[in-house]
Amino acid sequence: MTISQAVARTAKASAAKSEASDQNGGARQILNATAWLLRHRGYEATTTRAIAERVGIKAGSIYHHFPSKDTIVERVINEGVLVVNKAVTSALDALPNKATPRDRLQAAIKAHLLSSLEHSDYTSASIRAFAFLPPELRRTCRVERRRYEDIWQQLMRDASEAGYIPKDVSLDAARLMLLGAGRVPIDKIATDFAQIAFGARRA
Amino acid sequence: MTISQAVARTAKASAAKSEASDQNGGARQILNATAWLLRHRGYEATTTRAIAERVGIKAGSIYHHFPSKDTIVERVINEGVLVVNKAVTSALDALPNKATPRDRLQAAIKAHLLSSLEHSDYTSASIRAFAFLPPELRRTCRVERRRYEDIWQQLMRDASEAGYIPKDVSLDAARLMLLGAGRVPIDKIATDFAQIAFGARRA
DNA sequence: GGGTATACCTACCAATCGTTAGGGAGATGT
DNA sequence: ACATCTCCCTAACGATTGGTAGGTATACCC
Repeated sequence: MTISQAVARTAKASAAKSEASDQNGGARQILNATAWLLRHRGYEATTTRAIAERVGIKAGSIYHHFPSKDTIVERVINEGVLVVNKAVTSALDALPNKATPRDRLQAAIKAHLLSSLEHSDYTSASIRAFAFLPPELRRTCRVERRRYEDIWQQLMRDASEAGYIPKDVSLDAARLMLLGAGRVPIDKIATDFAQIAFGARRA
Repeated sequence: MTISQAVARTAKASAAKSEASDQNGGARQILNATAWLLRHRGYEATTTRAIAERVGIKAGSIYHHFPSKDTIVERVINEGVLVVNKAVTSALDALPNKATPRDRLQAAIKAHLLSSLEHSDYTSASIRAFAFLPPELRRTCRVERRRYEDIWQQLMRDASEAGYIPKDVSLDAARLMLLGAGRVPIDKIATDFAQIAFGARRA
């Protein structure tokens, strides 16, 4: 070990002890670096060596904290939707009982976007990189994702039944607007999109 | 050369001669395969060998048609926005002179989405894969992209000045809603988003 | 101070990446 | 018939990928 490495290590160790001890573990730094790379460079460009460089270690050292690259990616993606999920559900829970479906939808939108911005690397990673994950990894990540999407589906359905969204507009179009991605079903979605953004609306 | 390869080649040659001769050249097949891969698997997963396999040739043969992988990717991405650009501008040109900014915006939305669906591989590629392109390639592709984004900026500005969009809503938020991606500026965008989708609106 | 973990290192592995060199087979023009 | 052009092939190259093996230095417990 070189002298500079030793200095860096002891400095980091003492810093970790003096301040928040739960937040800056070696594993967390790796997750942060991976989240940033997934967001800005994509899955395949998120190499173990690129992760290591951002953390300030060597690639091989990653495997002391995680068994594989995909394990790290999976945790980042899932944390991304999990944190937004929590933000939205707790925002909805904080609403008074007499809140209308529209109030709930608006609160959910706000919570979703604010949380997305706060934990932007993790959340952006789960939105932007998800579509390009290797099929197997995408399947495992889809579980947590579905759990979140279901919240919106229910929200949209309530708003639709209350008359806030035109009956003939597919709810998928509206959901797509916010969450992005997803498979494209029909070209009906085009007119739906226009109607949601600028079309007639009652109440 | 094996017998089956020879058969396939002569069959393809005669087919190309009998039907449309300009559409199914070897180069076009490579572009199609690249577009599909960029859309569904992302940039890094779009390997020369994967492209070749979809076309039915070997990786090395690609270099008879294109000088490099990035040349192919660039053409696909640029064709993706070019085709939508044309669709939107011609839809706008077809509008009567007395069309309101709102009419124009709605027509543009429709043209954008319909065209996106028709040439979905190329367009989706340019939207979904763009963010993860290598920095240098992204720079060259940004030119054509900007040209298209400017159309929307003007469209939005006209609609805003005519009062269709609340004054205090950033136009970037609205544009993001349709075109996706882009860097995230402030958290004001969150409330803007909510307001666009469900907020007050006049006219 | 000895022993056990922890956290990192170097050095390598097989696989895969984009790309190139050189050759073979069919079509075309003369 | 011969040369030429087009299109594709095989075989390899250097670089880079995810991952492994084995060693080293620090920190903490007894």
